[in-house]
Order: sequence, then structure tokens, then C-alpha cells
Amino acid sequence: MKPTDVLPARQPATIKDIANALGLSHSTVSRALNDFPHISAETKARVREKAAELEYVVNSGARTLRHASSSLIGLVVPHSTNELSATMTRVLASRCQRAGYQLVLSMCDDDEEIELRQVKALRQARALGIIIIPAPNLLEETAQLLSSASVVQFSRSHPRLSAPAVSIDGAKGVAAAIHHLGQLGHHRIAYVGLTSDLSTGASRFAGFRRGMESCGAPIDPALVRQGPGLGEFGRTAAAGLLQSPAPPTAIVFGTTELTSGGYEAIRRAGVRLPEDLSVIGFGDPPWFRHVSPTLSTIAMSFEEAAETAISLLLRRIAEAAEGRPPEPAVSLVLDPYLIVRETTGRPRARPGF
Amino acid sequence: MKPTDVLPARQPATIKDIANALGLSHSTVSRALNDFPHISAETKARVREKAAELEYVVNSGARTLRHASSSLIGLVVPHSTNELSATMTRVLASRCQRAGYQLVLSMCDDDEEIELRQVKALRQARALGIIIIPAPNLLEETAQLLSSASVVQFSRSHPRLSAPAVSIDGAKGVAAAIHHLGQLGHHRIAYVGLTSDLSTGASRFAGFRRGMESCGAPIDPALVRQGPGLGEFGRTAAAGLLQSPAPPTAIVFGTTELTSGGYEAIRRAGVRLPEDLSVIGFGDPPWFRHVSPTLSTIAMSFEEAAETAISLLLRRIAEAAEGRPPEPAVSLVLDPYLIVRETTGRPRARPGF
DNA sequence: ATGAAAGCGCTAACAT
DNA sequence: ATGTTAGCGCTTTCAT
Repeated sequence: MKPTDVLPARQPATIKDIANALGLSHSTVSRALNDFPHISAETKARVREKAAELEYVVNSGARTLRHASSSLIGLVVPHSTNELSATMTRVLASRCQRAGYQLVLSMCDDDEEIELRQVKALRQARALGIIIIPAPNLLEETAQLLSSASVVQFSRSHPRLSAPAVSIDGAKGVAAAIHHLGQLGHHRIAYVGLTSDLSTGASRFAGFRRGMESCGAPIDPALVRQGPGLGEFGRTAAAGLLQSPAPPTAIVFGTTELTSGGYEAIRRAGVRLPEDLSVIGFGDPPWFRHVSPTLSTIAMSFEEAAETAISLLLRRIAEAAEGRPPEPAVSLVLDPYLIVRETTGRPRARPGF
Repeated sequence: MKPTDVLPARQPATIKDIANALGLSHSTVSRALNDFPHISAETKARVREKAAELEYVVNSGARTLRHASSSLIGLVVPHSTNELSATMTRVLASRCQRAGYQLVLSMCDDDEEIELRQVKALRQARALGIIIIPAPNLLEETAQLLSSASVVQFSRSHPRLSAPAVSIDGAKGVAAAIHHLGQLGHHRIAYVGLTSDLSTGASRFAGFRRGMESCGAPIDPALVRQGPGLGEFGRTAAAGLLQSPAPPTAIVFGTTELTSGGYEAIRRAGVRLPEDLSVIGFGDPPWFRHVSPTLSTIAMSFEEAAETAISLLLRRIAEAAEGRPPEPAVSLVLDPYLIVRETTGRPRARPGF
């Protein structure tokens, strides 16, 4: 017994190893393993047995080299804490699993250098397709790398990218929220949202403006807080609004995370909802229904958006595989809807009104 | 102008294309691209320029074929909704990004056939390492596939796997929760947790038993509900407990999702916390602090657990890369801690007591 | 400083 | 039914 027999060989076995052990040619082994018709049942059996014995595992890299296409699908997102990213990750993982693809997940923290590295790695691995939530400052090189791939933009869309985009009409959602508040009699409405360098941030803020205009309510710049989509920012923004000399009678949030942080600050401040303050959140995680009073919110089906984007990507992948030219890049925009629960009500009549 | 000039060539450029265009040999191109010392600056410049022009992207599959190792790290989880999976995904994605690895995410829905397929695909792609939350019925073939790889088990551990495991001492956490309730004077304590075929489910239930024993409280089988870790099960289990002829004075939940569903049912039932019922959740997502009353809970640092598992994996990958034999598989168990907030209190004195 | 040639593991023509 | 050969794109000796 040679020393190397003690442990399974460090190097994985190849079809040549099987061929040598059996006195066959490696192509016969390949055919047997892939269940080709004209191989005798006996040979197939022997090959399979030996393969199992040697713990043979086919090298998909070598296979890819021959076929010039992998089975990888890339997902490039800013954070994964974000409800939209999380939903997309879950839905895409599930679809990939069913379709026999493998999901490569890249988180970029909205850093365009990291984004470039990740996209490059995906292209190097000859990923079949890529779904991306593009960073606001997406680099020219990244755009170029993506230009020749099957790509779908999700949630955000970037001017440098020509790929189709699936997003949610944040403007419509926020405008509907403002409208609802206006109907209830609110004038001093605050908005806590993303910065406008993100396409989502810009759109949702535009919805705020539009909503305010249609209500005939003036926008007080002191009641607009834009920042990163983190709970922490929501917390400080909401706390600041409540402590200001002329606080708002209502606050609308621009993301689920901002709602989460903001809600915590509001709770800590001991403000009563909706008597002292009306609140409208964004998104609709289960806990919006757990809190009391339950949160009114700008809701939307993240799942539907994710499914739509994935279907679009799969179609483009199929087109590319068949050498067909890609259809012109359409952009799909899904509508959110307002869910009125318990955190919205009439503003208190205040002295002077 | 030939027709093929209209669009960028369908087939990606190779170093040979660059070599031909420049009248060089492909090995020179390879060296130039990889910045080898003995290549003239001029050649390097020309090569790089032409590469950019042809939109050349190195084929990492071919590279892998030479080097026999990829830069892929696999993560195999049951669902991604689960807080533990989500945290691991986030932390691992971040670590991979920093270390230059790529994360391949596989969701299996606790289906052992799917799990096998995913693990096989990972081995076929010559993934450097794998972190897995093993399914309860993990197949023998899967175990064998994993036996020769760098693997770390996370959260759960499966007897068929010899890989090191990083988990959380659920038994200790649940026992501490029961102990706390016992101190407050509770006897009729209910447990809503995972089925015992999962190692986590078994461990947490064992903690329930142990806690009850140490309190001298009898276990009423009608107050124990075990099922899948879904919000839906938490909802029905909690509702059932509240409607039973002899309802509990306290409920302890065994996962975050069960807590979520259960909390909703409790809220709907109009039960007052903690006057009518004490509740202890599991995990500690932000919303546990948003609800009123705020949720007491069995908390733990999922992040720390994830970091620990990843460090362990990276060490094993390094060992394997250097041909060192792997250190004996240690299992690390992290301790949870009880956070007492507002949903726990003394049981109401009842008639007959 | 550059070229020629071999080979990584696999599949697929093209022989027998 | 099986063997021989070539080649996918790349890196890496070994020459020159």
C-alpha cells in the first residue's frame, strides 16, 4: 500500500484516471458518463463504478471551456439588508435552483469600484446573465462591461446602462400618500427619503413635490430630510423633525429601513399616533402589522417586481443563446398602492387654526 | 465593412485574437496582460490598448483549468427568509467581496434532493469551500461529496457530516427563558418551536424540558407545538394555544419567524401583555423593539456566529491550499442571552391559586 | 524580450 | 462499441 493510498488523492480524479484504471480511452469514459447510446451497458456500469470509487466529479470549468457558456447568473446589489435586495435574492435563488443555474451574489455597498470588480468577475466567469441594482456613480468601464452582456436593471436605473429596467413607480406611491394626508387635512408634511443621486430617491422625492403641489400645500425645506437608506438616518431624521420648533403633523418615509429607524425614534419620543402625528411607511414587511397602531404604508409587490425582472433576463439569455438580436430594451414600471391602517388620521386642531 | 463589424463579435475575444491583430504570439500577450517583468513597456501598452479595443475579458474558467482551483465559495441554506440565513448571506457576501472570492448562493427549501444537486454543482465548479446549513435528511451521497471538500456546518449539524460546526446553544437560551418565567411564578408555560428532526429544533426543545425540570414545573404536552419554522405555523400554534380550554400563562418561541407569526395571532386575539400572557421571542430583529410592549427575547449575535464560521472556513481553505492536513474538526457553540423587556411579567393570580 | 509547444479536463469529430 | 485526435483559452516551461 503506497502512502498516497491512505487518504483520498489531493487532486480530484479525472476521466483519464478512470480510463487508465479500466484500460479504456478517456473519450469512452466521457461517453459512458454522459450516457451515450452506443456504449455497452457493461462498460457503462464499470465506468460508473470506478468513477464512484475514485470519487470522480466532473469539472464544470473544463466543460464550460468547450461550450463557451457557464450556468452562472449574477446578482449585483448594494446591500442585502434592503428589503428589495433581499426579496430579489430570495426569488432569484429559487428560480435559479429550479432552472439549473447557479446564483452568484455580489454586494457592493454602493461603492462603484467594488461594483466594477464584481461585474468584471462575473464577465470573466462568462456568467449567462446579470441582474443589477446599479450604484449611483456606476463607472464607464462597468457600463462597457455590461453593454455586451445579458443584463436587466432592477429597482434603480442608470443613464450609462442601456439594459432594460424593472422598477417601481415610487413617485406615484409617495404622491398617493401625500394626497391621502392632504385629504385628511394635513399641510405640514415631512418627507424622510433617499438622496436624489439615486434614481429611486429622485423619483420618490419628485412624487413628494407633485403630491404637495396637488394639495396646494407649500414645501417647507426644513421638513425634507434626504440621506442614506439606513435605519440610523431614519432615526436621526425623525428625531430632528420632532424636536424642531415647528414640527410636522405627518411624516412620509421613503424606504422600509428609514421607516424602521424613524418609527423607533417616534416611539421613543412618546408621540401618540395618529393623534399627534400621522405616519406613512414604505414597503410592507410583516412587522408593520405587528406594531400598534399598525402602520399605514406605501406598499408594493417586491416579489412581482423581482419575478418580472427575472423573466425579462431569462428571455434575454435565451435570445443571446440562439443568436437572436435582443429585443429593444423596454423599461417596466410597477405601481405601488397605498395601504391605510392606523397611523394616519386627521391632524389635531391647533391653536390659531 | 463586413456585416460582422456592425455589432461587437458574438464570441468574446481571446488572447489569440489580440496576438493575431498585433503580430505577436499569444504567450506574449498573456505575459503582457499579466504584467510580467521581461516584457517591453511598449508591447504592454499596445497589448492593453488592443485588448480594450476588442473588449477582451479573460476567461476565468480557462484559468481555473490550469490552476485547478476557482475563487468560488458556496453557501447552501434552507430558506433565505430565515434570519440566520439572511445574516450569514450578508456577512459572507461582504467577506467574499473583500477577499476576492465569489459567493454562490444555493437555496434548498430543506429538500435533500435539491441539496444534493446544489452541492454537486458546487463541487463540479471546484468551489474552494462551502458553508452549509444541512437539511435534516441530508443524503449519503451529499455527505460523501462534502467529505473531501473544505466545509463548515452552520447553525445545524448533521451526523453524516464530519465537518466542523458553528452553532448556537439553543438549549441554553430556551432554558434561560424558562428559568426566568419560572422565577416570575409561571407554571403553565407553552413552547412553540421547530420539529425535533432539525438539530436546532431538538436542542431548543431539550432546553425547554431542562428549564421546566429545573423549575419543577410539569410539561403539559398540549402546550408544546412543534412544526416548520414559518410565520404561518407560529400564527396557528399561538392561536390554538390561546383558544385551548386551559391556556398557558406564558409562551416561548423557538425562532424569529415563529415569534413573528405568533405575535400577530396574540395581538389579534386581543390578549394583553404581559398582564394576561408573558411572551419570550427568539432572535432580535429591530422590530422587537418597535412593538409595544417591546418583546423580551432569547437573543444572540448571528453576526458573530457567521463571522466565526467564515473564519473557520477560510482557515480550512488555506490549509487545503497549502496541502496541510486539516485540523481536527472542532465544533463551536455560541451562547445566547436573555433580554428582558416588556412582554414578561408575573402571571395573574387566578381563582383557585 | 519574445516565440514555440505542451497541457489543464473535457467534448466531439472522425476514424475504425 | 471503442479509440484517436483536435481544440476550447489560458498559463507555463523551455527555447532563442
